Amino acid sequence: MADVARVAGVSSATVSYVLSGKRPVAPETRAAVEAAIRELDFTVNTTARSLRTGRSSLVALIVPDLANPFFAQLAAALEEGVRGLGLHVVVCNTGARRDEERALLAEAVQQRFAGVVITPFRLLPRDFQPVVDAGVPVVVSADVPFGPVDLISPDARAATREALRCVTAAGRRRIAMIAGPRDATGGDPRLELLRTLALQFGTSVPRDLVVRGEHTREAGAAGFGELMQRRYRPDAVFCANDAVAVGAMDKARELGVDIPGDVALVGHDDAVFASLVRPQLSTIRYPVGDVGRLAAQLLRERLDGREVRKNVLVKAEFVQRGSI
Amino acid sequence: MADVARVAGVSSATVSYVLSGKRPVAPETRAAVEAAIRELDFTVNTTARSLRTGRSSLVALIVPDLANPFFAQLAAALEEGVRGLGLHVVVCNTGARRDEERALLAEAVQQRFAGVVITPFRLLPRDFQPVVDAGVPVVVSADVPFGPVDLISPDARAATREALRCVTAAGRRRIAMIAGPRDATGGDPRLELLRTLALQFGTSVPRDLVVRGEHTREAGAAGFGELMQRRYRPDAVFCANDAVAVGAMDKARELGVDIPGDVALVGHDDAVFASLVRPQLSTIRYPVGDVGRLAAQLLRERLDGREVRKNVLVKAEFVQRGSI
DNA sequence: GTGAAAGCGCTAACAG
DNA sequence: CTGTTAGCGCTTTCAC
Repeated sequence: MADVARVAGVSSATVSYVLSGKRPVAPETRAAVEAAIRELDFTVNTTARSLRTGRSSLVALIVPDLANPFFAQLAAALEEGVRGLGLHVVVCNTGARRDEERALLAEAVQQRFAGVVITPFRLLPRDFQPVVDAGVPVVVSADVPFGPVDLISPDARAATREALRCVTAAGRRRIAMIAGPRDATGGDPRLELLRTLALQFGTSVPRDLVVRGEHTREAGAAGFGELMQRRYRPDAVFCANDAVAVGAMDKARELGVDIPGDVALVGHDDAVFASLVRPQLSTIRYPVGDVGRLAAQLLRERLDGREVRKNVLVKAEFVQRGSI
Repeated sequence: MADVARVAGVSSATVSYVLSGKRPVAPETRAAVEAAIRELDFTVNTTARSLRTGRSSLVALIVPDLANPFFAQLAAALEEGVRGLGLHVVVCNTGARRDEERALLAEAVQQRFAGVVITPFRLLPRDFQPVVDAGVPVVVSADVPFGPVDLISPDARAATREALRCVTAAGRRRIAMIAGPRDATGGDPRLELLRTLALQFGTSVPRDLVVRGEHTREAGAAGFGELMQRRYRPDAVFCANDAVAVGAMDKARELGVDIPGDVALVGHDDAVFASLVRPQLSTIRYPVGDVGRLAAQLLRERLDGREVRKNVLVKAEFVQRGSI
């Protein structure tokens, strides 16, 4: 920047102001600076900028499992969304462990990240307080309102209702769910929503048809196995996410349970593989591309100083395929 | 750090040396500093460190398509591998475009990244020279040696041979390949290898049974469609990667071509979905977890100043499933 | 409309 | 074995 200033015959302060636009610069001065910048192929040193401003140009994406295609898509969308803002996405895997989640959040504060986008899995609302107090913008992608942060959550009511309509229209009444762990962040809104809506269709999700596990394929297989040992087997199984549903399919095949003949299966998310398995997986799609873009936008608003806290709903959609 | 120094009753230089271990510190001094660090809950400001040392703590992961589960797994493995080194992974998507690849590489230099891990798609060897000259360690994950950088590549010879053995043992002789684009980095070693080995099995991959496209599901579908219009249809199709193979399956189903009855299908990579599709996809597995870990290790060696350039081979493995 | 200069927090000479 | 200090490249007051 000093070099640019010299070539342009101005002070480095002026170069800085040309770059930031934070105070008016005479047209000819600006032109000279821009020419010098091009001539020297100059780019600002973001490290120095960060040190000076106390704000890095990094956005942390904190997720339970980056290898899950759903989160991979989120990462891709977020990266695309923040690229134009001169920010970079740092990926952080928590393995769904609260201590990791907390450690990563703390690090985001210590390193003065420009923002955090997180899908919490075992965090408690109070874990966010330090981050918010430190002035680091946080966007949470989760099912339910959650601490003093911007939130992006799915409006899955209509989609879940539609799923139930299809399931019950086929005469199924014994609705089960392979839900997330009991200590997951925000309880289990997907289960609660399902239960609430089931009543509207004259059925229910009885306690002994709810099994729990991590959001993984293995846990899905285990959960499905459990359900098949129930005295009265379910004829429809909703799953916490698509990875779980795929695990359930694995187990169904192993046990000789026909899907959808014996049991209808519904996932959540619409991860890429939902349309690849056979039968194809019916699922409640959470438009992850939109989430990534929205997160980038919310971050930008915060960084621009607009402090309005937002809860943004994105419409989930029931995608009916062969598993139902 | 000044605070820590004050509490510990030493200079900030000493605190720095305790942290870095770059010069001996008396045990009692060290103890005092460590106590002060704990008391104040101090962590170093990596931004300041980076500015001073001229090296950021960021590793860029540059890939064609982060939403591809294969690269997502790579990201997860790399992140895990570098976390212990105090580094962060910044993900960068190129969309397989050379200009993006070059821009991202240039940025890694300008921002003085600690390292770059890249799967080039359309880069030329000379594109790396500036990065190497700038002293930024580069690890390339690709099929063939490639410029003055550390390389991790699959040894796919045995696996490909085994795949061909299975295919030809079933009496198939009309071998086709849906390959990558002609202008892809490094040509098309997977195709070349297949051709070479095919001769050993008394067959070949004739020119008119090679079609080309991007490494995407859509391109796979298009490629398979093309092949099915050939005067003499292939009875076995190798694909540049698993996404392409899945696209081929899509098209096969659409056209009523039975897999593996009419056509055997073999992918590359063993991305998560290979075992999900039906029939399951036979594929030449490239152990991506190992690649991520190895990349982290090579980076560490470079950062420790060990300058030996390395070409590391990781063994690919033929995974036989239902598509063959 | 522009410039001079302080200082962000750290590391690494250099000096003792 | 430890301390003093310059300075990394930038932003931003303060002064003109």
